[in-house]
Amino acid sequence: MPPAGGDTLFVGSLEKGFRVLAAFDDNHPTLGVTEIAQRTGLDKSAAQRFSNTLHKLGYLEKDATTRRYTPARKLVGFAYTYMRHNRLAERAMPRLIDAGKVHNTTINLAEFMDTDVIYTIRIPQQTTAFAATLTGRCVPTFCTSAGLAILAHMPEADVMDILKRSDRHPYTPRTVTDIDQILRILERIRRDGFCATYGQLLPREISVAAVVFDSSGKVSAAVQIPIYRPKWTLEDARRLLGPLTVDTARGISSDLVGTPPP
Amino acid sequence: MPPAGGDTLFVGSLEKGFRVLAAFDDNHPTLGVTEIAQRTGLDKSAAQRFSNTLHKLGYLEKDATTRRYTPARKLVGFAYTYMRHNRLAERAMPRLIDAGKVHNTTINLAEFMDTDVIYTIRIPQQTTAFAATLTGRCVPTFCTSAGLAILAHMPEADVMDILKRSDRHPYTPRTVTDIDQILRILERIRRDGFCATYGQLLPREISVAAVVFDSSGKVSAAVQIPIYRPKWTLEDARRLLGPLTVDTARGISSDLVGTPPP
DNA sequence: CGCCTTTGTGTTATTATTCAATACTTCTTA
DNA sequence: TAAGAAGTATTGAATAATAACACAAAGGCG
Repeated sequence: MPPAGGDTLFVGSLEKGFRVLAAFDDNHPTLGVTEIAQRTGLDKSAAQRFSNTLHKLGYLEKDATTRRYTPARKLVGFAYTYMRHNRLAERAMPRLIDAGKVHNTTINLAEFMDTDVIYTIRIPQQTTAFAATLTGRCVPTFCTSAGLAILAHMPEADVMDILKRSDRHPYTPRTVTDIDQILRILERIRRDGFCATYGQLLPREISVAAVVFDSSGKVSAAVQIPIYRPKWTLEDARRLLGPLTVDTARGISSDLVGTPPP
Repeated sequence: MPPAGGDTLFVGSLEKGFRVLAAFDDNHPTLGVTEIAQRTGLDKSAAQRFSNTLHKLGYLEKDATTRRYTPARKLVGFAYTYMRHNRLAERAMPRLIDAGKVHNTTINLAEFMDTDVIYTIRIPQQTTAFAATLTGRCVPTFCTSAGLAILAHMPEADVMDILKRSDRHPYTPRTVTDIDQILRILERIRRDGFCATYGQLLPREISVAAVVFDSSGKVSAAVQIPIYRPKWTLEDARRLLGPLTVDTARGISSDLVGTPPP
């Protein structure tokens, strides 16, 4: 009998394995088999088999005494698997390094991933929140400057689709969750050429972003700079960092022209 | 009937899925199902099912016209899964940022992973080889300064075991592959307190590294700085960067004391 | 331009592999 | 120290993965 899902080419075991990895999130650094079972919806046996397998493969550490599992170093290798042949990132890297030095600010490359945006390059210049210096972090598209900047350059139908599928809950008291209000923000981004937000995801965080166009003229990434009040004001950010992100993003875009996929 | 391998708790399908991801390496940015089958040792059907599954899960892109697969952005997220609760990296980050500015050099954190060492933090200061700016890159322990520095602080039996299991082939004409010669290098590292190599993995690359001790006094990581001839000489590197890596690493180590795992 | 090779897709019966139930062991804590 | 919870190990049953095959589509070559 074929699998229930209808797709005979879908290997369910593989999905379950990834579900186990996904069980380790910001609030769950380590898990025992019972917790893994709870969090993944697998039964205890399955949780046992999959965590054991991931351990043998080197993707989960296992504490010999507590018998609890933790994500392992080897997972970082997957980032390299993707980034190694990422032409966008390759062109962006030197320009980001230079741009970060202009005002001694952290600068990031964020790539579009549907309702989320994922940071693929981060060049930290000063200590902020540790998580904010890490590659691979996903943030919601609807309330981050990188995400909004990208939305502002996408077809309206796609934008509505993404906004509707987003879990638009307020991360701070200032988070804009209303679709009409978001659409108005997108208009302003198109006028300004960049996006500047304040306190959308984190209190006191100002975030400025401008989009990168790939060789086919499509938008799928943004250059983003985070800074913080009271050290910076929104006005200074718009005046100094807006043009900086725009120039950097434009430079990357022009580097990408005429380098079509192989 | 139980699986052949002897381990009834090992899910083979999961391993096969990861084998498919591993098929994408430095020399294989995109693969078709036939190539995947060849490179993984799976038959064509299996290659088809696993690549399809990975595609549905969002870990492989599929080009609509060529039907070839490519690693997807979502893979970068696994790096975050590991790094998020990496206390070592958390303490290292601010110190690395500061240390990189001293001589305006790229600076990295490399973590031990048996015969390889994996870069988990990279703070680039100038454009060099793109791959050398990427998190998740693995390099051989036996011929890199970070790896050698770590070996120099491990029990001799472990060292021999690792060296013997390493594929010690010469990456450059200068690569030291002879075990006795490597052991002599390790002695010098213990005397100096840091490791400085020239042209071991890449021609013209000078690499300086010093080890970090975790809260239990064990060694599992190194602070590493790469620079290049002719801009730098090995003597300058030893004189200026040796102490810098040592101080940085020592600072991180002391930050880790008294912060045992939760 | 049409033939031939190569590569990707879809379907099937077969059975090996995963599964879930259960018993056992170890650790925690009251 | 006993009770309970969490992790481990075993096993028969059957599901879900398999491998072989047939089909379709693309690419190369004369």
